[in-house]
Amino acid sequence: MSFSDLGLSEKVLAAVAATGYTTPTPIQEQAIPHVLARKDVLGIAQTGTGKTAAFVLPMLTILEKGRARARMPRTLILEPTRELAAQVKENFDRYGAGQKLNVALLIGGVSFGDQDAKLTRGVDVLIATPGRLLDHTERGGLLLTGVELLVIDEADRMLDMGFIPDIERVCKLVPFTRQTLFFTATMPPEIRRITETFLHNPQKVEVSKPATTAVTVTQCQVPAGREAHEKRELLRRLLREAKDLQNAIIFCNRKREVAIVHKSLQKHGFSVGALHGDMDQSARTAALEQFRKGELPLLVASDVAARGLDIPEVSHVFNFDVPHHPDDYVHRVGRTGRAGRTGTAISLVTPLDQKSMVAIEKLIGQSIPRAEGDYAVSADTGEHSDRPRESRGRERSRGGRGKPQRGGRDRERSHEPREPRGEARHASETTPSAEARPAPEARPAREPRPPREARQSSEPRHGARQPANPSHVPSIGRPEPRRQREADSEPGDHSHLPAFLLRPVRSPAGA
DNA sequence: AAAAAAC
Repeated sequence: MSFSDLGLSEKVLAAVAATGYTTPTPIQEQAIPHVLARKDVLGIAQTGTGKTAAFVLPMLTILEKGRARARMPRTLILEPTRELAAQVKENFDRYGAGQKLNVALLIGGVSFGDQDAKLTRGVDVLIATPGRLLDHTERGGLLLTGVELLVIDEADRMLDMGFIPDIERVCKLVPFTRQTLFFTATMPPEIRRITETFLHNPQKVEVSKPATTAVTVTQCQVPAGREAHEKRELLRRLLREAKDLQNAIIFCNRKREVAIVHKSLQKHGFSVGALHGDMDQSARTAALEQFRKGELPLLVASDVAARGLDIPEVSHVFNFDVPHHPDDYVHRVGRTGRAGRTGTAISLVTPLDQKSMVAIEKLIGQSIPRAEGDYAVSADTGEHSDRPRESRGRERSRGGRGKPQRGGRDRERSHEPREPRGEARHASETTPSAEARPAPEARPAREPRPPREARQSSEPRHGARQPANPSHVPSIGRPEPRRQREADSEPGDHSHLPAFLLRPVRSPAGA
């Protein structure tokens, strides 16, 4: 099967060929003919399956005929986050380079006037997040009565984020006769309900990836102290000692924590950016762009970066916080080990996170071994006392997550004196000095990766659930007396860091 | 236990 069998126009085929793709992914193969036949499509597909091109390519073919009128876009694509919307626009720019197409991006955090001017000129493709889109319609600068094709992307995530009422409003503004493409990764009851009202006789296209992590990803958990400064210290150590680290995303559960960890790593000399929803849009875009280009090897992020964002070739994912919902673990870890490449996912696990880890192991159907090292329970033997774990369960239900929760304030722990904000404890908050450490298997990080047996070759795509191979568990240094680690380098001394992880002299301010 | 999205 090749792209030329799907009914796409010559121009689009040429654009696809120019990017080097030759074979459509399953979702593309199934969805594109239906889209071109102007059918409604219900696509059940995770990110990373080629879903975006599955609607972008046929839309480009459809849009070759006809022209846009002022303030009346011909097609509309709804995305849950600004970054995803921007990414879809990049797809139109890439594959639509050969045609005169007006593509507008309506997202928050950027100039309203520029967007309005663009709408006035007439757009073929409007890509939007719900808030800004409705803002434009309410001000009268935008008419949705000319929309021939509506795409609702990442619908289940929109549900999680409380966007469904907005989506329903938008659906009342577009013509009843439009074509609708609806994509979701899961089918909770609320999503099933809205597909029945939004879609007319939809063609169902399902390419559900298993609720599991890629077999090429080496996963491990590192026991961590429950205090945040202990975790930051452990993170620095893990970063220094990580094997084959090219670039990494460090996930935190809270935006505040993202900011703190980012600042802390910067202070300790790491070249690191940050990404979360409270940053202003230019900082978000800049951080993502620098990370993509490789200018920043490290990115501290909230779950805004967990799903959908196209960040190629991440070698490591760190869960600074264990996610509370197992699905989020799968999405985070899915940032590495893509397209059959190897990757490493390391989770810092406090005693409070044990329950979450059990739920994660149950969902992915494998136990996640503990890393060896002085934080491990059984460091000497390398045996993992708690495996194999019973791990057959596989329910994908996200029951109870349907309603957005608002107003949850962070609770401060009060039984102990607070650590001063922003890392004022360097003298006692420690990491091992370079000399004290046994310079373990820390290769220079740019060195090519050692060959790994091609484990993925004969694996079934679905439900690969063999336990992780203990021989691939990264060793986190050798056990050493806790005392020794008290003598950390000063925050200013970065001589022990791999050069590419170092902050450049004229460092771009992060968040 | 959170994050995300409009001004």
